[in-house]
Amino acid sequence: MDNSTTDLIVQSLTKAIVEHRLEPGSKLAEQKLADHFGVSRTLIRQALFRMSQNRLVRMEPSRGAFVASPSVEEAKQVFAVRRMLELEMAVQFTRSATPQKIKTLKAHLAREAAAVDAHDAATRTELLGDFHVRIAELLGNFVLAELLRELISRCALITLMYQSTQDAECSTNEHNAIVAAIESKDEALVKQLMAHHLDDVERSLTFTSHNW
Amino acid sequence: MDNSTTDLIVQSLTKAIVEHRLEPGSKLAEQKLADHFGVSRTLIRQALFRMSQNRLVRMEPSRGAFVASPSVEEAKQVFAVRRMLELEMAVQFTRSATPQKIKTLKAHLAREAAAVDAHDAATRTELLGDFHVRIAELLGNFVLAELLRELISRCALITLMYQSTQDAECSTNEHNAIVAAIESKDEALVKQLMAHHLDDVERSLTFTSHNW
DNA sequence: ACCCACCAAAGTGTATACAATTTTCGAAAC
DNA sequence: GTTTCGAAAATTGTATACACTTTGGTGGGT
Repeated sequence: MDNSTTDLIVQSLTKAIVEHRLEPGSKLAEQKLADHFGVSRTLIRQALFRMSQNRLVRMEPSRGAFVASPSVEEAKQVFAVRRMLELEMAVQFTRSATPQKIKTLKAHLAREAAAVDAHDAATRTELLGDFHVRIAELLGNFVLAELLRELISRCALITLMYQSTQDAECSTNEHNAIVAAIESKDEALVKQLMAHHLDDVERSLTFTSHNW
Repeated sequence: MDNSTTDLIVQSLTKAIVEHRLEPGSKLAEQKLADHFGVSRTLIRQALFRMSQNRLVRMEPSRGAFVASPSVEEAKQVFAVRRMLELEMAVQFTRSATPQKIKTLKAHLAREAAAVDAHDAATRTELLGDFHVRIAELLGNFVLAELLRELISRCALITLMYQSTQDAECSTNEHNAIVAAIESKDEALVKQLMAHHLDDVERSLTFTSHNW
Protein backbone atom coordinates (compact mmCIF):
# COMPACT_ATOMS: atom_id res chain seq x y z
CA MET A 1 0.00 0.00 0.00
CA ASP A 2 1.26 3.37 -0.95
CA ASN A 3 1.22 6.15 1.54
CA SER A 4 3.83 8.57 0.26
CA THR A 5 1.31 11.23 -0.73
CA THR A 6 -0.51 10.78 2.56
CA ASP A 7 2.84 11.05 4.33
CA LEU A 8 3.52 14.39 2.70
CA ILE A 9 0.16 15.68 3.86
CA VAL A 10 0.77 14.39 7.38
CA GLN A 11 4.19 16.04 7.44
CA SER A 12 2.82 19.30 6.11
CA LEU A 13 -0.06 19.40 8.57
CA THR A 14 2.15 18.36 11.46
CA LYS A 15 4.54 21.15 10.65
CA ALA A 16 1.69 23.63 10.46
CA ILE A 17 0.36 22.53 13.84
CA VAL A 18 3.74 22.45 15.54
CA GLU A 19 4.66 25.83 14.09
CA HIS A 20 1.38 27.09 15.40
CA ARG A 21 0.03 28.24 12.07
CA LEU A 22 -2.99 26.12 12.98
CA GLU A 23 -4.24 26.90 16.46
CA PRO A 24 -5.24 24.19 18.91
CA GLY A 25 -8.93 23.46 18.68
CA SER A 26 -9.40 24.83 15.17
CA LYS A 27 -11.44 22.88 12.69
CA LEU A 28 -9.79 20.82 9.97
CA ALA A 29 -12.44 20.64 7.25
CA GLU A 30 -11.74 17.87 4.77
CA GLN A 31 -12.78 19.59 1.56
CA LYS A 32 -10.85 22.72 2.41
CA LEU A 33 -7.68 20.73 3.01
CA ALA A 34 -8.35 18.66 -0.10
CA ASP A 35 -8.57 21.81 -2.22
CA HIS A 36 -5.48 23.25 -0.60
CA PHE A 37 -3.39 20.15 -1.30
CA GLY A 38 -4.99 19.50 -4.67
CA VAL A 39 -6.09 15.97 -3.82
CA SER A 40 -9.35 14.23 -3.00
CA ARG A 41 -10.84 13.94 0.46
CA THR A 42 -9.74 10.31 0.52
CA LEU A 43 -6.10 11.19 1.12
CA ILE A 44 -6.97 13.95 3.55
CA ARG A 45 -9.01 11.54 5.62
CA GLN A 46 -6.16 9.06 5.73
CA ALA A 47 -3.82 11.78 6.92
CA LEU A 48 -6.24 13.00 9.58
CA PHE A 49 -6.78 9.45 10.82
CA ARG A 50 -3.08 8.95 11.19
CA MET A 51 -2.63 12.22 13.01
CA SER A 52 -5.46 11.39 15.38
CA GLN A 53 -3.50 8.31 16.42
CA ASN A 54 -0.49 10.50 17.30
CA ARG A 55 -2.87 12.69 19.27
CA LEU A 56 -2.04 15.73 17.23
CA VAL A 57 -5.61 15.72 15.94
CA ARG A 58 -8.85 14.95 17.73
CA MET A 59 -11.80 13.45 15.88
CA GLU A 60 -15.45 13.77 16.85
CA PRO A 61 -18.01 11.44 15.25
CA SER A 62 -19.86 13.12 12.40
CA ARG A 63 -18.41 16.46 13.42
CA GLY A 64 -14.94 16.26 11.99
CA ALA A 65 -11.32 16.74 12.91
CA PHE A 66 -9.79 19.43 15.08
CA VAL A 67 -6.27 20.39 16.04
CA ALA A 68 -5.71 18.76 19.42
CA SER A 69 -5.46 20.83 22.56
CA PRO A 70 -3.83 18.55 25.09
CA SER A 71 -4.54 19.37 28.71
CA VAL A 72 -1.83 20.21 31.20
CA GLU A 73 -2.72 16.99 33.00
CA GLU A 74 -2.01 15.00 29.84
CA ALA A 75 1.27 16.82 29.32
CA LYS A 76 2.28 15.91 32.86
CA GLN A 77 1.57 12.27 32.20
CA VAL A 78 3.61 12.39 29.02
CA PHE A 79 6.49 13.88 30.94
CA ALA A 80 6.21 11.21 33.61
CA VAL A 81 6.58 8.60 30.89
CA ARG A 82 9.50 10.43 29.35
CA ARG A 83 11.24 10.50 32.72
CA MET A 84 10.80 6.75 33.09
CA LEU A 85 12.26 6.13 29.67
CA GLU A 86 14.94 8.74 29.43
CA LEU A 87 16.60 8.50 32.83
CA GLU A 88 17.27 4.84 32.26
CA MET A 89 18.16 5.43 28.62
CA ALA A 90 20.73 8.06 29.56
CA VAL A 91 22.38 5.71 32.04
CA GLN A 92 22.49 2.86 29.56
CA PHE A 93 23.86 5.09 26.86
CA THR A 94 26.59 6.32 29.17
CA ARG A 95 27.71 2.74 29.66
CA SER A 96 27.74 1.87 25.98
CA ALA A 97 28.83 5.15 24.43
CA THR A 98 31.83 5.04 22.11
CA PRO A 99 33.87 8.13 21.17
CA GLN A 100 32.30 7.94 17.72
CA LYS A 101 28.79 8.05 19.15
CA ILE A 102 29.63 10.94 21.42
CA LYS A 103 31.00 12.78 18.42
CA THR A 104 27.71 12.29 16.59
CA LEU A 105 25.87 13.71 19.56
CA LYS A 106 28.17 16.71 19.69
CA ALA A 107 27.52 17.42 16.04
CA HIS A 108 23.87 17.55 16.91
CA LEU A 109 24.52 20.02 19.71
CA ALA A 110 26.21 22.33 17.23
CA ARG A 111 23.11 22.35 15.05
CA GLU A 112 20.98 23.07 18.09
CA ALA A 113 23.12 26.04 19.02
CA ALA A 114 22.87 27.43 15.50
CA ALA A 115 19.07 27.20 15.55
CA VAL A 116 18.86 28.91 18.91
CA ASP A 117 21.13 31.70 17.69
CA ALA A 118 19.06 32.12 14.55
CA HIS A 119 15.88 32.47 16.64
CA ASP A 120 14.27 29.89 14.39
CA ALA A 121 11.56 28.59 16.70
CA ALA A 122 10.37 25.74 14.49
CA THR A 123 13.81 24.26 13.75
CA ARG A 124 14.82 24.88 17.33
CA THR A 125 11.94 22.91 18.78
CA GLU A 126 12.52 20.14 16.28
CA LEU A 127 16.22 19.83 17.10
CA LEU A 128 15.70 20.08 20.85
CA GLY A 129 13.39 17.10 20.59
CA ASP A 130 15.67 15.22 18.22
CA PHE A 131 18.46 15.29 20.78
CA HIS A 132 16.56 12.78 22.86
CA VAL A 133 15.57 10.66 19.90
CA ARG A 134 19.15 10.61 18.69
CA ILE A 135 20.35 9.10 21.96
CA ALA A 136 17.84 6.29 21.63
CA GLU A 137 19.01 5.62 18.09
CA LEU A 138 22.65 5.60 19.12
CA LEU A 139 21.68 3.14 21.82
CA GLY A 140 20.42 0.93 19.00
CA ASN A 141 16.85 0.74 20.26
CA PHE A 142 14.71 1.94 17.40
CA VAL A 143 11.48 0.99 19.09
CA LEU A 144 12.42 3.37 21.87
CA ALA A 145 13.48 6.04 19.40
CA GLU A 146 10.18 5.91 17.57
CA LEU A 147 8.21 5.97 20.81
CA LEU A 148 10.10 8.97 22.06
CA ARG A 149 9.57 10.80 18.81
CA GLU A 150 5.86 10.27 19.21
CA LEU A 151 5.82 11.41 22.82
CA ILE A 152 7.85 14.47 22.02
CA SER A 153 5.79 15.51 19.00
CA ARG A 154 2.71 14.98 21.11
CA CYS A 155 3.83 17.77 23.40
CA ALA A 156 5.36 19.90 20.69
CA LEU A 157 2.11 21.79 20.58
CA ILE A 158 2.56 22.77 24.19
CA THR A 159 6.31 23.23 24.23
CA LEU A 160 6.29 25.52 21.26
CA MET A 161 3.38 27.45 22.60
CA TYR A 162 4.93 28.15 25.93
CA GLN A 163 8.64 27.83 25.38
CA SER A 164 10.45 31.12 25.24
CA THR A 165 13.83 31.71 23.61
CA GLN A 166 15.24 31.84 27.09
CA ASP A 167 13.90 28.38 27.94
CA ALA A 168 15.34 27.08 24.69
CA GLU A 169 18.79 28.38 25.52
CA CYS A 170 18.49 26.77 28.88
CA SER A 171 17.57 23.48 27.22
CA THR A 172 20.49 23.43 24.85
CA ASN A 173 22.86 24.33 27.69
CA GLU A 174 21.52 21.37 29.62
CA HIS A 175 21.99 19.15 26.60
CA ASN A 176 25.63 20.20 26.49
CA ALA A 177 26.09 19.38 30.17
CA ILE A 178 24.52 15.95 29.66
CA VAL A 179 26.85 15.09 26.80
CA ALA A 180 29.83 16.22 28.86
CA ALA A 181 28.74 13.94 31.71
CA ILE A 182 28.25 11.05 29.29
CA GLU A 183 31.76 11.60 28.00
CA SER A 184 33.15 11.41 31.51
CA LYS A 185 31.15 8.22 32.10
CA ASP A 186 29.57 9.57 35.25
CA GLU A 187 26.31 7.62 35.25
CA ALA A 188 24.91 9.16 38.39
CA LEU A 189 25.55 12.66 37.15
CA VAL A 190 24.01 11.88 33.76
CA LYS A 191 20.88 10.60 35.43
CA GLN A 192 20.68 13.62 37.68
CA LEU A 193 21.21 16.07 34.83
CA MET A 194 18.62 14.39 32.64
CA ALA A 195 16.11 14.42 35.50
CA HIS A 196 16.80 18.07 36.09
CA HIS A 197 16.50 18.80 32.39
CA LEU A 198 13.11 17.10 32.02
CA ASP A 199 11.88 18.82 35.16
CA ASP A 200 12.94 22.15 33.72
CA VAL A 201 11.20 21.57 30.42
CA GLU A 202 8.05 20.48 32.19
CA ARG A 203 8.17 23.35 34.64
CA SER A 204 8.45 25.89 31.83
CA LEU A 205 5.09 24.57 30.61
CA THR A 206 2.98 24.06 33.67
CA PHE A 207 3.98 27.44 34.96
CA THR A 208 2.36 29.39 32.20
CA SER A 209 -0.56 27.34 30.92
CA HIS A 210 -4.08 27.62 32.20
CA ASN A 211 -6.18 29.29 29.56
CA TRP A 212 -7.31 26.32 27.49
CA MET B 1 -15.72 11.53 12.40
CA ASP B 2 -17.19 8.17 13.00
CA ASN B 3 -15.00 5.19 13.43
CA SER B 4 -17.15 2.70 15.30
CA THR B 5 -17.52 0.33 12.37
CA THR B 6 -13.83 0.59 11.63
CA ASP B 7 -13.15 -0.08 15.30
CA LEU B 8 -15.14 -3.29 15.17
CA ILE B 9 -13.11 -4.44 12.19
CA VAL B 10 -9.84 -3.53 13.91
CA GLN B 11 -10.90 -5.41 17.02
CA SER B 12 -11.97 -8.42 15.05
CA LEU B 13 -8.79 -8.56 12.99
CA THR B 14 -6.62 -7.94 16.03
CA LYS B 15 -8.30 -10.81 17.82
CA ALA B 16 -7.79 -13.05 14.82
CA ILE B 17 -4.11 -12.18 14.64
CA VAL B 18 -3.49 -12.49 18.36
CA GLU B 19 -5.35 -15.78 18.50
CA HIS B 20 -3.23 -16.92 15.63
CA ARG B 21 -6.06 -17.68 13.28
CA LEU B 22 -4.17 -15.45 10.87
CA GLU B 23 -0.53 -16.44 10.61
CA PRO B 24 2.28 -13.89 10.63
CA GLY B 25 3.20 -12.89 7.13
CA SER B 26 -0.07 -13.89 5.53
CA LYS B 27 -1.70 -11.57 3.05
CA LEU B 28 -4.66 -9.43 4.01
CA ALA B 29 -6.46 -8.81 0.72
CA GLU B 30 -8.85 -5.90 0.90
CA GLN B 31 -11.72 -7.24 -1.18
CA LYS B 32 -11.68 -10.56 0.62
CA LEU B 33 -11.92 -8.85 4.00
CA ALA B 34 -14.56 -6.46 2.65
CA ASP B 35 -16.71 -9.38 1.54
CA HIS B 36 -16.18 -11.18 4.81
CA PHE B 37 -17.24 -8.20 6.90
CA GLY B 38 -19.94 -7.12 4.46
CA VAL B 39 -18.58 -3.62 4.00
CA SER B 40 -16.74 -1.72 1.28
CA ARG B 41 -12.99 -1.65 0.88
CA THR B 42 -13.00 1.87 2.29
CA LEU B 43 -13.56 0.70 5.85
CA ILE B 44 -11.17 -2.22 5.47
CA ARG B 45 -8.44 0.14 4.33
CA GLN B 46 -9.02 2.40 7.31
CA ALA B 47 -8.76 -0.57 9.65
CA LEU B 48 -5.58 -1.86 8.00
CA PHE B 49 -4.01 1.60 8.16
CA ARG B 50 -4.74 1.82 11.84
CA MET B 51 -3.33 -1.63 12.50
CA SER B 52 -0.19 -0.82 10.57
CA GLN B 53 0.43 2.00 13.04
CA ASN B 54 0.26 -0.45 15.95
CA ARG B 55 2.67 -2.66 14.05
CA LEU B 56 0.28 -5.55 13.96
CA VAL B 57 0.11 -5.17 10.21
CA ARG B 58 2.83 -4.34 7.73
CA MET B 59 2.03 -2.46 4.53
CA GLU B 60 4.02 -2.60 1.30
CA PRO B 61 3.42 0.04 -1.36
CA SER B 62 1.15 -1.23 -4.13
CA ARG B 63 1.46 -4.74 -2.75
CA GLY B 64 -0.93 -4.67 0.13
CA ALA B 65 -1.16 -5.50 3.81
CA PHE B 66 0.28 -8.49 5.63
CA VAL B 67 0.09 -9.77 9.17
CA ALA B 68 3.25 -8.51 10.82
CA SER B 69 6.03 -10.88 11.75
CA PRO B 70 8.14 -8.97 14.21
CA SER B 71 11.73 -10.10 14.44
CA VAL B 72 13.28 -11.37 17.63
CA GLU B 73 15.48 -8.28 17.58
CA GLU B 74 12.40 -6.07 17.56
CA ALA B 75 10.84 -8.06 20.37
CA LYS B 76 13.99 -7.56 22.42
CA GLN B 77 13.81 -3.82 21.89
CA VAL B 78 10.18 -3.80 22.93
CA PHE B 79 11.07 -5.67 26.08
CA ALA B 80 13.89 -3.26 26.82
CA VAL B 81 11.37 -0.42 26.65
CA ARG B 82 8.92 -2.31 28.84
CA ARG B 83 11.64 -2.83 31.42
CA MET B 84 12.38 0.89 31.46
CA LEU B 85 8.74 1.74 31.96
CA GLU B 86 7.57 -1.03 34.20
CA LEU B 87 10.36 -1.24 36.76
CA GLU B 88 9.87 2.40 37.60
CA MET B 89 6.11 2.09 37.37
CA ALA B 90 6.08 -0.79 39.84
CA VAL B 91 8.16 1.18 42.32
CA GLN B 92 5.96 4.25 42.02
CA PHE B 93 2.83 2.19 42.37
CA THR B 94 4.16 0.54 45.50
CA ARG B 95 4.57 3.98 47.04
CA SER B 96 1.10 5.22 46.13
CA ALA B 97 -0.93 2.01 46.42
CA THR B 98 -3.99 2.14 48.67
CA PRO B 99 -5.69 -1.00 50.05
CA GLN B 100 -8.52 -0.36 47.61
CA LYS B 101 -6.16 -0.36 44.64
CA ILE B 102 -4.45 -3.51 45.80
CA LYS B 103 -7.83 -5.14 46.10
CA THR B 104 -8.61 -4.24 42.49
CA LEU B 105 -5.35 -5.80 41.43
CA LYS B 106 -6.09 -8.97 43.38
CA ALA B 107 -9.45 -9.27 41.68
CA HIS B 108 -7.57 -9.22 38.40
CA LEU B 109 -5.26 -12.00 39.57
CA ALA B 110 -8.28 -14.16 40.27
CA ARG B 111 -9.49 -13.75 36.70
CA GLU B 112 -6.01 -14.61 35.43
CA ALA B 113 -5.94 -17.80 37.45
CA ALA B 114 -9.34 -18.81 36.08
CA ALA B 115 -8.19 -18.31 32.50
CA VAL B 116 -5.04 -20.33 33.08
CA ASP B 117 -7.06 -23.15 34.63
CA ALA B 118 -9.50 -23.10 31.74
CA HIS B 119 -6.62 -23.42 29.24
CA ASP B 120 -8.12 -20.53 27.33
CA ALA B 121 -5.05 -19.26 25.50
CA ALA B 122 -6.62 -16.13 24.03
CA THR B 123 -8.20 -14.84 27.24
CA ARG B 124 -5.11 -15.89 29.16
CA THR B 125 -2.75 -13.86 27.01
CA GLU B 126 -5.12 -10.90 27.13
CA LEU B 127 -5.36 -10.95 30.93
CA LEU B 128 -1.66 -11.52 31.46
CA GLY B 129 -1.04 -8.37 29.46
CA ASP B 130 -3.83 -6.44 31.15
CA PHE B 131 -2.18 -6.94 34.53
CA HIS B 132 0.55 -4.54 33.53
CA VAL B 133 -1.85 -2.05 31.96
CA ARG B 134 -4.04 -2.16 35.06
CA ILE B 135 -1.14 -1.06 37.26
CA ALA B 136 -0.54 1.94 35.02
CA GLU B 137 -4.22 2.87 35.22
CA LEU B 138 -4.27 2.53 39.00
CA LEU B 139 -1.24 4.79 39.06
CA GLY B 140 -3.42 7.34 37.27
CA ASN B 141 -1.18 7.67 34.23
CA PHE B 142 -3.38 6.90 31.27
CA VAL B 143 -0.77 7.91 28.73
CA LEU B 144 1.45 5.22 30.19
CA ALA B 145 -1.40 2.73 30.26
CA GLU B 146 -2.19 3.27 26.62
CA LEU B 147 1.45 3.05 25.64
CA LEU B 148 1.89 -0.20 27.52
CA ARG B 149 -1.20 -1.65 25.92
CA GLU B 150 0.29 -0.90 22.54
CA LEU B 151 3.67 -2.39 23.39
CA ILE B 152 2.11 -5.50 24.83
CA SER B 153 -0.26 -6.08 21.93
CA ARG B 154 2.67 -5.55 19.63
CA CYS B 155 4.33 -8.61 21.06
CA ALA B 156 1.16 -10.58 21.60
CA LEU B 157 1.87 -12.19 18.27
CA ILE B 158 5.10 -13.56 19.63
CA THR B 159 4.05 -14.29 23.17
CA LEU B 160 1.04 -16.27 22.10
CA MET B 161 3.04 -18.09 19.49
CA TYR B 162 5.71 -19.23 21.84
CA GLN B 163 4.13 -19.14 25.25
CA SER B 164 3.24 -22.54 26.61
CA THR B 165 0.67 -23.21 29.31
CA GLN B 166 3.59 -23.77 31.63
CA ASP B 167 5.03 -20.33 30.89
CA ALA B 168 1.62 -18.83 31.49
CA GLU B 169 1.32 -20.45 34.89
CA CYS B 170 4.73 -19.15 35.71
CA SER B 171 3.65 -15.65 34.67
CA THR B 172 0.57 -15.60 36.82
CA ASN B 173 2.51 -16.91 39.79
CA GLU B 174 4.97 -14.08 39.32
CA HIS B 175 2.10 -11.62 39.14
CA ASN B 176 0.89 -12.91 42.49
CA ALA B 177 4.31 -12.48 44.03
CA ILE B 178 4.53 -8.92 42.72
CA VAL B 179 1.20 -7.97 44.23
CA ALA B 180 2.25 -9.48 47.56
CA ALA B 181 5.43 -7.42 47.52
CA ILE B 182 3.46 -4.28 46.66
CA GLU B 183 1.19 -4.96 49.59
CA SER B 184 4.17 -5.22 51.94
CA LYS B 185 5.54 -1.97 50.50
CA ASP B 186 8.90 -3.50 49.74
CA GLU B 187 9.95 -1.33 46.80
CA ALA B 188 13.26 -3.05 46.18
CA LEU B 189 11.62 -6.45 46.12
CA VAL B 190 8.90 -5.24 43.77
CA LYS B 191 11.48 -3.91 41.37
CA GLN B 192 13.47 -7.10 41.52
CA LEU B 193 10.42 -9.30 41.00
CA MET B 194 9.18 -7.22 38.08
CA ALA B 195 12.62 -7.34 36.47
CA HIS B 196 12.74 -11.09 36.94
CA HIS B 197 9.23 -11.43 35.55
CA LEU B 198 9.97 -9.47 32.38
CA ASP B 199 13.19 -11.40 31.91
CA ASP B 200 11.27 -14.65 32.22
CA VAL B 201 8.67 -13.62 29.67
CA GLU B 202 11.36 -12.48 27.27
CA ARG B 203 13.44 -15.59 27.79
CA SER B 204 10.50 -17.83 27.02
CA LEU B 205 10.40 -16.15 23.62
CA THR B 206 13.96 -15.82 22.48
CA PHE B 207 14.61 -19.41 23.46
CA THR B 208 12.33 -20.92 20.91
CA SER B 209 12.10 -18.53 18.01
CA HIS B 210 14.30 -18.64 14.97
CA ASN B 211 12.29 -19.76 12.01
CA TRP B 212 10.85 -16.45 10.80
C1' DA C 1 -38.28 39.92 22.35
C1' DC C 2 -37.92 34.88 22.76
C1' DC C 3 -38.51 30.15 21.37
C1' DC C 4 -39.21 26.32 18.55
C1' DA C 5 -40.08 23.93 14.11
C1' DC C 6 -38.25 23.56 9.80
C1' DC C 7 -35.62 23.91 5.65
C1' DA C 8 -31.31 24.78 3.07
C1' DA C 9 -26.35 24.59 3.07
C1' DA C 10 -22.33 22.38 4.44
C1' DG C 11 -19.79 18.52 6.02
C1' DT C 12 -18.99 13.77 7.23
C1' DG C 13 -19.40 8.51 6.37
C1' DT C 14 -19.58 4.79 3.15
C1' DA C 15 -19.81 2.80 -1.36
C1' DT C 16 -18.55 2.61 -5.95
C1' DA C 17 -15.91 3.77 -10.21
C1' DC C 18 -11.85 4.06 -12.56
C1' DA C 19 -6.76 4.40 -13.27
C1' DA C 20 -2.32 2.35 -12.26
C1' DT C 21 0.30 -1.36 -10.62
C1' DT C 22 1.34 -6.03 -9.53
C1' DT C 23 0.55 -10.89 -10.01
C1' DT C 24 -0.54 -14.92 -12.57
C1' DC C 25 -0.09 -18.06 -16.09
C1' DG C 26 0.64 -19.93 -20.46
C1' DA C 27 3.15 -20.07 -24.64
C1' DA C 28 7.34 -19.32 -27.15
C1' DA C 29 12.35 -19.47 -27.18
C1' DC C 30 16.46 -21.50 -25.78
C1' DG D 1 13.18 -28.78 -18.65
C1' DT D 2 13.97 -24.16 -17.66
C1' DT D 3 13.67 -19.37 -18.63
C1' DT D 4 11.55 -15.29 -20.59
C1' DC D 5 8.04 -12.50 -22.39
C1' DG D 6 3.44 -10.71 -22.57
C1' DA D 7 -1.30 -10.30 -22.04
C1' DA D 8 -5.23 -11.17 -18.90
C1' DA D 9 -6.76 -11.11 -14.23
C1' DA D 10 -6.51 -9.52 -9.81
C1' DT D 11 -5.31 -5.96 -6.51
C1' DT D 12 -4.14 -1.54 -4.92
C1' DG D 13 -4.47 3.76 -5.06
C1' DT D 14 -7.24 7.77 -5.83
C1' DA D 15 -11.34 10.22 -7.12
C1' DT D 16 -16.06 10.74 -7.17
C1' DA D 17 -20.98 9.90 -5.97
C1' DC D 18 -24.45 9.67 -2.77
C1' DA D 19 -26.77 9.08 1.78
C1' DC D 20 -26.98 10.78 6.27
C1' DT D 21 -25.87 14.07 10.06
C1' DT D 22 -24.84 18.45 11.75
C1' DT D 23 -25.11 23.45 11.30
C1' DG D 24 -27.11 27.87 10.64
C1' DG D 25 -30.58 30.73 9.74
C1' DT D 26 -35.56 32.07 8.67
C1' DG D 27 -40.21 32.59 9.78
C1' DG D 28 -44.34 31.81 12.45
C1' DG D 29 -46.21 31.41 16.98
C1' DT D 30 -46.36 32.83 21.80
